[in-house]
Amino acid sequence: MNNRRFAVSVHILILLQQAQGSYVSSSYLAGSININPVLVRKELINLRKHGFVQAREGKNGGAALAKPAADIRLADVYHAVREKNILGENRTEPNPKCPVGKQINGHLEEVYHSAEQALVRQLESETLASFSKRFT
Amino acid sequence: MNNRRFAVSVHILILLQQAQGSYVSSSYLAGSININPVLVRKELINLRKHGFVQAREGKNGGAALAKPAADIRLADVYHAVREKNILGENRTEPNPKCPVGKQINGHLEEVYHSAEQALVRQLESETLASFSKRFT
DNA sequence: TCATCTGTAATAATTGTTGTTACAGTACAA
DNA sequence: TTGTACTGTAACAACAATTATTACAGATGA
Repeated sequence: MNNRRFAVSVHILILLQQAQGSYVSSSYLAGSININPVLVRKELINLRKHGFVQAREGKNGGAALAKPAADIRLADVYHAVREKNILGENRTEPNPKCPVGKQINGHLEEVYHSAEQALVRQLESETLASFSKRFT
Repeated sequence: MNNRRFAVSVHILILLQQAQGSYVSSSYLAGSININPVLVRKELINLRKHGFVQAREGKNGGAALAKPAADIRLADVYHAVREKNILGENRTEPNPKCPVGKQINGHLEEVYHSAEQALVRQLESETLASFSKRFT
């Protein structure tokens, strides 16, 4: 990720879902999340790129959901903010002269992949609609 | 985590497993992993705390596995390096005056928990022994 | 008693993340 | 047609987290 982005994105989407189609400004969103509006706008651009939200510029502009909350799974949001495997990209180059070092990243990658798959499958079970029902 | 620690710990354990009980120095381990020996020693201290390895000080000292590789699951290693939920600790305080902000961390935590559970269950299926079979 | 190792602290360097400022461009509304 | 309230975006500053480095006391074996 970075992981924070997942929380921010979900937070944004929940707020938009509650706005029921009316356009919400990045400052308002930022106020609820308690982060900088520019970060929100960046996140919105990403969410838009993935088809979750639409934006309107200019006065009374803002963002709104682009599709029904029932059609947005938390797993989809996860994919939208995912940058690398959650268990960690292998940033270092282990020693290629060592038989273990030479192979380990490849083997770890397989483990990482299946572990992340399991996590994603779990996130597939919850949609923005079902998740937002928790908010009373 | 931080995620890197998981890879480092697994790497260490694989090397120790291959050493078949003989003691391996932190410099040697660091050389294969290609990181600083002090980091390795810190990681070894953690692995020891969790009962995976034993250490011997002084000349010809080093580390060795403290239990059979078959009794160490990757999930156990994960727990040993885990610091917070992998999907992210909610570092920021959302606006408590916002009905969504006030509740979201609690609700996210539940989602995070079940997602991580799924990931861990997957890691339970692989032991250090089975994983090390991949190395030829 | 020397050499080699761990354990540990303190601190520096590096990288990653988040916040801030600034401003061009869009759209509405008076 | 001009002011106001927004987005989109870049550039950069501040801060946090991670990793590396240096240093050294203490253990152990030869």
